Order: sequence, then structure tokens, then C-alpha cells
Amino acid sequence: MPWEKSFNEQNAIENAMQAFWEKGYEATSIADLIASTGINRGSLYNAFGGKRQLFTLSLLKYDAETRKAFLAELEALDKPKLAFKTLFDTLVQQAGNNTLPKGCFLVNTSIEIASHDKEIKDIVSQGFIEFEAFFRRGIEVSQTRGDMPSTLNAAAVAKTLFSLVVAIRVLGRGVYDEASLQVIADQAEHLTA
Amino acid sequence: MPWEKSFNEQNAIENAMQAFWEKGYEATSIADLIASTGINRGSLYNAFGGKRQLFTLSLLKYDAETRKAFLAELEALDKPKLAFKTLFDTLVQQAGNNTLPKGCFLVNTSIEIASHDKEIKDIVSQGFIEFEAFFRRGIEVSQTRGDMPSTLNAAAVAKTLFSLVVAIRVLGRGVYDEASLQVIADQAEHLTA
DNA sequence: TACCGTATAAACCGATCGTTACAAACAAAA
DNA sequence: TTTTGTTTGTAACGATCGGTTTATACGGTA
Repeated sequence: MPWEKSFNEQNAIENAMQAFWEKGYEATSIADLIASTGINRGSLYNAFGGKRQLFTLSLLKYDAETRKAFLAELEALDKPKLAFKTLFDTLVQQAGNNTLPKGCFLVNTSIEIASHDKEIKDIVSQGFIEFEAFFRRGIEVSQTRGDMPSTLNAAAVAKTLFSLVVAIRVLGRGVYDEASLQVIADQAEHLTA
Repeated sequence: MPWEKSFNEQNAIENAMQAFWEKGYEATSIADLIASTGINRGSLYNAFGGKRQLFTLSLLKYDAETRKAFLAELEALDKPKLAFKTLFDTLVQQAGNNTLPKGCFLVNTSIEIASHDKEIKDIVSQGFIEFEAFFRRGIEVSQTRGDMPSTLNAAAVAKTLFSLVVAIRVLGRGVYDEASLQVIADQAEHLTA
């Protein structure tokens, strides 16, 4: 059994993810993926099967390494109010940062593909549900500690906070400037006061 | 000067708009547009110039006849609180209605194209700015009438309400069910209480 | 060194992309 | 009826699409 695989599969998916994230599924061609991953055409098909499968892998990787990882990190603080503030401030800051594509890959995908494709929709839905649940747990924990008003409807406020996340991700993809996004982020903080 | 144009241009743009709205720019082919408009290939190019120009016309038509018209109708009520409630309830109801494409054509476009195309971005931005201004005017009018707390930051709350509109439009494109969207709509109402 | 499976580069596939060209059908104005 | 400009149907354009194939270069194993 000679020779192990040479190129880094995870690295290739990471680069493909950035291409899909930035341009969307339809507008990203195989040629784009070859250019961004740096691996050969044949190797790409051999390793991943095709454009569609590579997209799914990219979406799953984004969900795991961006959304899940970030939320887990915030939840580990065990200070929900600080976690919320950090989350929103990070979203605003990322909208002004040019090292990563703008917006949210999951949100973009929910609009472009999820409504026409069940497999993709399930991935996006699950991510959204977990995001909302993150807010809900934080609110409920804070309420038991007396850090947030017990009069808050945790489920409803969680949905609203998540909605503001979605909006910041949409508007942050080039339409709103950082200052306007910060106003929304500040209002989000105000919702749990 | 013989023979006036036979097919209805506005009707053709209307049908093209629905195709673009449902599938996006990239995923809508010329063949799709021919099928949805019902007009001939040559006529389409002769009348509109091409896919890109037809898309722009479609977007402008959507903005004028859907967003502008609806907001004008609501503002004519001269009862901002009722107008806001009607607006959000309509958004929720439309997400459960299958006669029109789901979501918002402007929001979809802001994600797919606006970040890469200045002309399109300007159309989307203008629509968003006017939508936000609609909320702000309503809040300020209500404040002078004593219908909303004068302590509200009108500009900030307007941005937040518009953010919830965006989120409902995104999540309403197939990911969230009507009940979840209604929770968000109810929270929106609560923001101006 | 001979072998074996992978990576690479390139040519290649049929299909479809957006767009153009053109001849025939057509309806009102002259 | 001739003229004029539009619509229509069809064919074709070059380019690119996603995907397959093939021959060659390569690097560990035996």
C-alpha cells in the first residue's frame, strides 16, 4: 500500500467553503473551486465526488467550525449577558473585517438553496434551531440567577435575538455600514435588560 | 409608423420578476424567462436587452409595486401602531401563502448580488433606507401624539424593527414555520409599547 | 529496482449558458 | 396593395458549464 494522500482534504474544504460563502452555489464554478482549493480537477472529483457534495461538506464544516465552535466558546464563559454582548459585537466587527467573506454562509444558503433542497434545508434548519436554543438557555440561566427579569418570555426573546443576528448578517453583507449595525447590536443588548 | 407593440411589457417584467424572485439571478436561465414571460427569445432581447437588464427592471418593479406601494398604503392609514401591526402580520401571513414566491426579492438580491454589483446594491440600499425611514416616521409621529413613549430612541428602534422585517423575510423562505414567525412579529409589536 | 496506487495535467464529453442572426409571418399605415 | 417595423420560430454562435477519461509523473513499499 504505497503513498498516502498528499494534499490536505480539510484545507481544501476550507478553501472551497470560502468560495461558496462569498459567491454562492450557482455562481461558483468548478474552475473557481480548482483555483481556490489549489488541487487538481481529477483529485477534486476523486476526493469529494462533485460540486454538490463539496458544497455540502463546506456547509457542514462552516456550521461545525464557525457557528458551533463560536457558540460553545461563548457558552463556556457561563456569563450569558457577557456572551450575548460579545456575540453581537463580534458580528459587527466581522462585518467591517475583510479577511473573511461577508455575511453568514448558513443564512446565504437558506435563501439560495434551502427552499429548493431538503438535505441542505435540514442542515440550515438545525443550525438555526441550535442558535436560537443558545439564546434561550442563556436567558433562562440568567433568570434563575436574577440577572435578567423573570418577566421575560425566554423563548420569544430568544427568537428575537436570533432574528437580529440574522439581520445583522444580511445587512452586514455590504448594504449597511458598521455604525448602523452597531445600533442594532446595542438594541439587542437592550432587549434583555 | 405601423403596428404597436403586441405583448404587454409590464406583464412580461412581472412574470420575469417572479422567476428571479423564486430562483435567484444565477439559477434563472434565459429558457426559464422565455417560459415564464411567454414571449419569444428575440422579442425578449429586443425589448429588454438581455438577462441583466431584465433583472434590473424586475427588481425596480418589485421595489415600486411591492415595497413602496405597501408602505404608502400603510402610511396613509395615519395610525402608525396599527400600520406596524398590519405590516408584521402581513409578513407572517405571506410566508404561509403559496401564491407568491417566499421571502423578499430585495433581501434575496442583497445577499446574492448586491455585494458584487454597485448598480444593484444602490437599488437595494435605497429600498432598505426608505423602509427604515418609514418606521422612524411612524415612531416619531406616535411620540408627538403620545401613543408611544417619548423615551424611545426612534432611529434605533426603527433599525431594530426593520431588522425584524428582514429576519422574517429570510426565515420565512422555508426554514421557520408560521407560528415561529408570528412570535417574532408579536415581539416587534412589543418593542414600541 | 520493480511495483502499485495516487496526483497531476491535459484533452475531451455532451449539455447548457447568454446572445445573435435571419427568414418568415404578421398587422397597421401609406 | 405596397410598405414598414415588429413578432415569431428556429438555427446557430462561442463560451462555459459540471463531469469523465487518459496518459504521465511520482513516491512510498516490497
